[in-house]
Amino acid sequence: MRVSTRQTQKSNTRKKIIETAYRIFSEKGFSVPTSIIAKEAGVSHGSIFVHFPTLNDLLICLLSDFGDNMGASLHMLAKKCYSVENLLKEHLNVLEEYEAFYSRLILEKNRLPDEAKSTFVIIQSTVAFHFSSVIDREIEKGTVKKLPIHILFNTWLGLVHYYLLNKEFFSDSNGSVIRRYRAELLSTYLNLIKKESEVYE
Amino acid sequence: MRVSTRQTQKSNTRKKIIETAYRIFSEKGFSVPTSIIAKEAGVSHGSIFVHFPTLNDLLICLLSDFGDNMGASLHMLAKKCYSVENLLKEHLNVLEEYEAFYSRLILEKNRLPDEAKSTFVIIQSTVAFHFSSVIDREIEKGTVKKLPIHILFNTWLGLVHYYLLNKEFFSDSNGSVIRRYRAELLSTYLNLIKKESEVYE
DNA sequence: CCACTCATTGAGTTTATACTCATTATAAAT
DNA sequence: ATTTATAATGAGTATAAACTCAATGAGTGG
Repeated sequence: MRVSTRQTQKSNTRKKIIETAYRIFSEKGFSVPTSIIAKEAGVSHGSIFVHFPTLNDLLICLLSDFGDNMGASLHMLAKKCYSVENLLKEHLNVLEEYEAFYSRLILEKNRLPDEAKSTFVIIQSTVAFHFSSVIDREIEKGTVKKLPIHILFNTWLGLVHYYLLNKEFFSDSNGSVIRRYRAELLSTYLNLIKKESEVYE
Repeated sequence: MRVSTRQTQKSNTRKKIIETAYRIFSEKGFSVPTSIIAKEAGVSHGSIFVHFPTLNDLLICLLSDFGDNMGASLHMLAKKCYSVENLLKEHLNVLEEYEAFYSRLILEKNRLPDEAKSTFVIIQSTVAFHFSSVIDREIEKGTVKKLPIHILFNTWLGLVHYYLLNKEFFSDSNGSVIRRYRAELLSTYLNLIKKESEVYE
C-alpha cells in the first residue's frame, strides 16, 4: 500500500519538530520553552504534544537518536586506530562534529530525564572500550606509562570536558573549542602519558 | 550605642536564611524553591524577601560569602606548600571541606547569576596562582616535565572536576568523592607530570 | 458528492514558584 | 501609658511554561 499524503504530512511535522528542537537546544540549551520550538519549527504549539505526549518524551527521543548517531561515529572511527595518538585525534574529530549538542548534554545532564544518563554512559563506554584496547597495547609495548587505564581515560575525558564546559573562558562563544585547542590538548596529553623516550612533538 | 533587640532579631533571621539556604542548596541544588528554604529555616516565606529583594540577591550573597571563605582557605594553605605534591594535597583538602557546595557551583554555574562566574574565577585564579609558582619552580629544578603551565593546571582541574561532576558514577551519593579517590587522583597525576627519574609511589 | 477520519490548531487550563502588601505584634521613643 | 517604627507574616498576585481539547479543515473511501 502506498504512503498516504497524511502519513507523510505527519512524519514531516514530526521531523520538523525533532530537527528544530535539536538545533535550538544545541544553540541555547534545554530550557528553551516548547512554545519557541513550535514557532521556530513553523508548527502549532499543540502539535508538539500530539507527537510527544510530554516534553520528556521529546528529550528522550532526541537523546536516544543522538546517542545512536554519535555512538555509530565512534565505532566506525575507532576501527582505523592503531595508536593512541590516532585514536585521540579521531575522538576529537567526533567530538567536534557533535560539539554543540554534546556540550549541552554534559552541561545540563542533571536537568534532563534519567535516559540522558544512559546516553552519556553509552557514549563514554564506547570511547572507553577503544581507548582501553589501544592503550593496553601501548603499555605492553612500553610506549605508554604503566598506570591504571581507567584513570588515564578519566584524565583525558576530564581535560576535554573542562574545555567544553568552560567554553566561555577559552574562546568566543560561536567558535569550536575543540578545533581551537585540539593540537594543544593532544600534544600535552600525549607528552604526559608517553614514556620519556617516546616524547611527542 | 548598644545593639537593640530588634537588630539582633533581624540579623538572626538573616543568618538563619543564609545558613539554611547554604545547607539546602548544597544538598539538593539551587532549584529548591524559596518556600522550602523558608520552611526549613523556620521563618515565613515573606521574610526571605524582606532580607533579599530577589532570589538572585540571596544567591549572590551566598556565592560571594562562599568565594571569600574558600578563597581564604586556599590562600592560607598555599603558604605551607613547597612541593607540587603538597600543594595538590592541600588543594584536595580544601575541596573536600567545601565539596558539597562547590560541586553544585560547578554543576549549575550557568543557571546562576553572572556573579557565580566571578566567584568561580576568583577561586580558580587563586589556585592557579599558587599552582603556577610551585610548578614553575619544579620545572626549573627539572623534577616536572616542561609543558605549558596553564594546560597542566587545566588537566589537574579537569580531572578533579570530572570526579565531582560525575559523583554518581564514582561513589554512593552521600560520601565524599574527593576523600574516596584522593590517593588515586594524586598518584596518577604526579606520575604523569613528573619526569621518569622522579616517579611518585 | 458525501460521510468519515485524523492531523493540526491555538485559545484556554493547570501548576509551580517568585514576589507583594495589608495586617500583626512588639520593641523603641516620647 | 501612648504613640511610633519596624520586623515578621502568609494569603494573595503575577508570570511563565507545560499541557488540554473542542473546533477546523483537508485527505480518504465509498
